[in-house]
This record gives sequence, C-alpha cells and structure tokens, in this order.
Amino acid sequence: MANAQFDSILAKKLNTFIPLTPKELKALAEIQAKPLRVKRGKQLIQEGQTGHKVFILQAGWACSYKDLRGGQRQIISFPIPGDCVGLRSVLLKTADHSFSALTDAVVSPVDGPHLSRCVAEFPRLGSALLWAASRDEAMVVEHLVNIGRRSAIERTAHFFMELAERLSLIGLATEAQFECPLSQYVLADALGLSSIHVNRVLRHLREQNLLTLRKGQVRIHDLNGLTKLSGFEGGYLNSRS
Amino acid sequence: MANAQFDSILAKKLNTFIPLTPKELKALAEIQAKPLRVKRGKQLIQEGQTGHKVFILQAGWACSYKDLRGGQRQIISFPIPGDCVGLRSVLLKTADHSFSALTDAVVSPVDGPHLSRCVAEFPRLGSALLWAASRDEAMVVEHLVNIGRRSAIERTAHFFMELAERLSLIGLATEAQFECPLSQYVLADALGLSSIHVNRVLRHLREQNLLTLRKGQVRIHDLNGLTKLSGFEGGYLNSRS
DNA sequence: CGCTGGTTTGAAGGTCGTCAAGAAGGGTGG
DNA sequence: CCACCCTTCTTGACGACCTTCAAACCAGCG
Repeated sequence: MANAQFDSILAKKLNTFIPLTPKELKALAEIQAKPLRVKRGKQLIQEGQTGHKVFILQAGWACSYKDLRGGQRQIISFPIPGDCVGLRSVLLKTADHSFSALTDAVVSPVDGPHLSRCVAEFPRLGSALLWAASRDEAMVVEHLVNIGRRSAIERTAHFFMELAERLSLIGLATEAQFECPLSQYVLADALGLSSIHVNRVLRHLREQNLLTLRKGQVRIHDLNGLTKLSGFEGGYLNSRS
Repeated sequence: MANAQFDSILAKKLNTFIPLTPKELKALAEIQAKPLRVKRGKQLIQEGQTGHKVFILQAGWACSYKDLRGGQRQIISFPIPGDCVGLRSVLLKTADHSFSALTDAVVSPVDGPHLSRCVAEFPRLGSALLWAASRDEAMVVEHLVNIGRRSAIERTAHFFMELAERLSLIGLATEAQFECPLSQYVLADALGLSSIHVNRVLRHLREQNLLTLRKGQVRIHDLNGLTKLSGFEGGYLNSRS
C-alpha cells in the first residue's frame, strides 16, 4: 500500500526536484486518494466558472484550452499523467481555461482547502508543486514562442520533440516511439493551424523520413534531423541541467 | 516615509487582492528597497543563466522574450510598473526567458533568499504574490490564444485593449488615451507578425477610426468597435468579478 | 451494410512575409 | 542654424505559406 503510493507518478515527478520524506509522500498520496474515471470528451473545467477545481491526471490524455467565438479554440497544453491542472486558477476568481479529456482517462480531483492545509503543513511539498507549476508555465511560454515565430513544419516538429521528451521522463516513450492518440483536428487546435495543413505537414515529415504518426503511434525516424529542424532545446523541461 | 511605501505601486496592486497589514506592507517595502536606474536597451536577465534574479519594475517599459536562431525573437510579455519579472524561474535551474528595458527604466532587484524568508514569515504576502503570478500566467495564456487563433487585426486590437486595461488599473491610462513607446518592430515581435504587416494593420485601425498610435501615444477612438473586433474579455485581468 | 470520425488530396484565394526604397522625424556635431 | 546621421515609419510589388471549400477515401463499429 505504502509502496503503491510511493510509486504515484506525481510523487516520482516531484522527487526529481527534491527528495520527499515518507510523511510528505503520505500527504501527497492523500491528496490524490480518490481516482475518478472519466469518459473521453468529458469536460472537467469550464472557463469562467467559479469554485476552483484542481485535478491530477493519472492516466489517459486530456487538454486545457480556451474557446473563441465562431467555434474556434486554442489548446494551451496537453497534460500527461502526473501533471496538475487548474492550479493556476486557484487564486483567481474564475477558471481562465477549460479542461477536457481526449480519451477515457483517470483523474484525481483535489480539494482546494485540503491542498492549502497540506502545503501549509509541508512547505517543501508546496515548493515542489510550485516547481512543477513553474515548469508548466515554461512550457506554455515555449508554446507561445513556437506558434509566434516558427513555421508550420518547425512548429510541428518542435511539438513532437517536446512531447517525446516529456513522455520519456515518465517512462511512456522510448527514443524511437510513443503512443499519441491526438487527431489532426486536435493537433491543429494546439498548433494554431488548420487541420488540413497539419495533414500536409505530417506528410512532409513522413516523406523526409523524420517522423511518422499512424494509428495513434508516433515513430521517430531521425531524432537528429528533427532537432535541427525544430531548434528544440529541452532545458526548460528538466530539473537538472 | 511609511506613506511613500504605502503608495508603492506593487503594494497597491496586491492590496486589490487582499488588504495587507502594516507589517506586511513594511516587509514588501523592504523587498523593493533599492531602486536601480537602467538605460534603455539594458538586458537584466539572460535566458539560460543561473542565479535567479527577480526584478520589480517601478517605472518605464520593458519586455521579457526568447531569442531564436536566425535573429528572430518572440516577446512574451510587457511588464508594466508594479509587475514582477523572473519569479517563475526562481525554482527552475535556469532562467527560461530574457528580460530587457525598452526605455530608460527603474527596477528593484529582489534577492532570492530574502524573498523566500519574507514569504515564509508573511504567508499572506506569499499568496498575494502568487496571485499576481497567476494573473501574469493567465496573460501569457491569453497571448498564446491571441497569436494562435486570431487574425493580425483582431490580434493587434486585442493587444491594445489588454494593455489599456492593465495600464488603467494602475492609473496610467484614461478611457481614451495612454502612453505606449513601443516601436512597430517591437510590436511585431510581440504579435508574431512582421513589422511591415504591423504597419499595415495599424493603418487599417486608423482608417477605420478605431485606434491611432502616434508618437508613442495610443488614442482609442472607438472602444466598442475595438471590443467587438478583438473579442476582448478582460476577466482574467481583474481580481473582482 | 451504412454510419461515423478521421485522413487524404486538389484547387483557389487571401493573409501575411520578403525585398526594396523612399519619407519623416529626432538627435548630434559642426 | 544647418547638415548629417540614425532610427522608425510608410508604401508598393511580388510571392509563399497557409486557409477555405469540396470531395474522395479509409477503418472501425453497430
């Protein structure tokens, strides 16, 4: 039992920042005690709503995003297992983004007051969570740079490089391959492109033997070439370095 | 003396979140005790550097940004007086962005350890700063949406609407006008456009009698029209609502 | 078997970037 | 005060990148 909690994916992540004591690990485990299964497409946070929900994604794929008039939307981030969602909005009056499951998923709802008490009692846990939040924000910033200043191909390559790195840190990717059940529509909303152009870009990447996305699997053929093309530097993802 | 500290622009901002006690105000004043004049163009933080510098902007204009190979850059945000810069990187190993003054400016360098001790002693001050940081992140997110999913005109209009709102909250803008010494090159780097296209967009805004930027002054001619055009909703900027 | 969600491709057009060059300030030194 | 710089703004022409519209294709599934 204690071991299972020790192995919580969030605990593993925070441990790379500071080693946590058994007591801290126990508190962390209590935070994410009640896993909740949600169906693909389920919306867990609605932009503008009050009452601050925080979730820890345990399994599956999801995205945080903002809708615009005219049915468009911009995806902010794809949380992966071990990531927190909604932390940023805890101190704001209303949630500044929506959050939905993209596949069937498992999340742990976190009670706001409980979280507050917990970080008050265990400040090191608080700063570990703050570190994770800082890292998430650095990812949003890099996303902004990606959309603002890189061409569609560079941008797409960069996106997959980052995703590969993140997944590999939690053991969900090898050097050459990982699961990625994102449709081209979803990718388009993340990359600030039309889905049709995403298709063309993916074909280019395939034809140049850089990367293939097929049946929810990304295969990386030429890591070096992708790195060069995208200008990817993963410094903002690692705690060491 | 105590009054001058009371009037610190950061104190005023944080006060809109939670009213601060005299002791907290005193601690806050000590944090930003040594104002430093910097010349226009001065770089205060370099992306990738270790040693975590935090600054509070007291006066003047500045920007945080990331450089890309090929001399391009993407501006992340324009801090205005009372804003903190570099807080996000405190817990990261290296700064994830650069920071430079755009005009002659005044900043207060903040000592990392001192800041830590301070928020440990005054937790409410800590959460006030965290609130400010959350608000800043919400702005980055909105910036991402802006670049990813809005056309050049909508995007530019939205940018100025947000800026007007922010400046007006600290008393640096009226309904109709505010100072804005940003060149079209700088605007281009912020909006993910070429400076030439920024020029074209500004002309459109001028010709449609929406907004004029001339000699470092923004004049808003049609607030309603701009709001409609940009789809601006300032909810993420206010503490109330 | 038809339906549905996703992928693929083509053609046409618009937004926006690039190249090039002139105009309009503002500051500095003679 | 004028000449000369530099930075910034402005405009035109051209082309590339990316979007939109339209339609075919494919696989999984009831």
